[in-house]
Amino acid sequence: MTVQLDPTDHEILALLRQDARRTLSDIAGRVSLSIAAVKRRIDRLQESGVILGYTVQVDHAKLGWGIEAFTELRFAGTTNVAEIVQTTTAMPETQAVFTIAGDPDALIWLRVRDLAHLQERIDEIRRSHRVTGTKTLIVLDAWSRDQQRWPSRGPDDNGTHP
Amino acid sequence: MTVQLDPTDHEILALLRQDARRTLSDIAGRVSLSIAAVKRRIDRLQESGVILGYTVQVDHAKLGWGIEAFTELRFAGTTNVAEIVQTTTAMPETQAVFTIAGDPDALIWLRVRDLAHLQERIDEIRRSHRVTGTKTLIVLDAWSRDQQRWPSRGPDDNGTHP
DNA sequence: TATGAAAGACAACTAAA
DNA sequence: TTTAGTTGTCTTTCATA
Repeated sequence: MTVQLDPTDHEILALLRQDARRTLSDIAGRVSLSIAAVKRRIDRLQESGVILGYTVQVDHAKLGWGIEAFTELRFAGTTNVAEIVQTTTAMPETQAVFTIAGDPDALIWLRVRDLAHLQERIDEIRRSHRVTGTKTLIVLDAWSRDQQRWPSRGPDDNGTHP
Repeated sequence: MTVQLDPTDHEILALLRQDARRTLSDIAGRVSLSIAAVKRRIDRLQESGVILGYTVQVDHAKLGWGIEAFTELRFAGTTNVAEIVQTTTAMPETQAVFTIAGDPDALIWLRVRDLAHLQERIDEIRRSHRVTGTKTLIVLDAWSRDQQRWPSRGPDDNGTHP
């Protein structure tokens, strides 16, 4: 079930995390292997499921979605959790949904244009399900370890990302 | 400061989110534009900072880091928040750090091998800073809207992901 | 099983019209 | 925007340790 990687595999993964569009020859040079060897390792990482895919990192603030928030949800005992997950993941404002052991029952990571927009979405979640309570955490700023390319905070940048 | 995109730009972004390694000709075919036009749009998205970079999606559970958690931090008023951000983002277990308006003061998204590992990290955070309280939410399962390639929950997969 | 080298296929880039 | 030519990358095959 878990996959064992050697240090070179980890090195390749780290390079791809920095920039998934590196060429094989670039990677090969950095890890001191041939292009063919690097390709085989990456293919193996994909086949074994360690690499799930490649994606683009978007600065949502630049698109006008400048507010990030986490909403904790508490449910009634009879709540259909799968249904809440389904409706919330379907919202374009939802970054991710986490079900939680204990209290709260779930955590929803939202990204919205403004606070009015945030309130709309929270109201919608509260109305459409057996939610007994919510608590929303509004993000002031965010940092990530892997994805170092998040925008540096310039004077005209409010710095709210993923 | 914010960038205006037309529907085609959004379409291209959505395609790159699904798979950042699509070729220009693949994208061009799907959005009914020439390769050159697609390249120009992507170049513009990069120059304008909408596209921050490209990264690989890794199934950390497959590497033995099967537990995800969120730890809420509360600080003393005199706390140096920048310092906490710095030390926590430096930990390999940290996925992301969010500073929060209100209570709690910060939210740390962690990924660890097991519960003992989680406790170690939380203890370390508590010890090394002016943290007045923590509350940790352990993730049972996670879903994401954008990154549809997270592992489907097979019989030998505990389904806990990024 | 993992590697390196090399040939052919493919995509990206450039420079025209 | 399209075309064509060039460059670079990817992919496959083969031989090796």
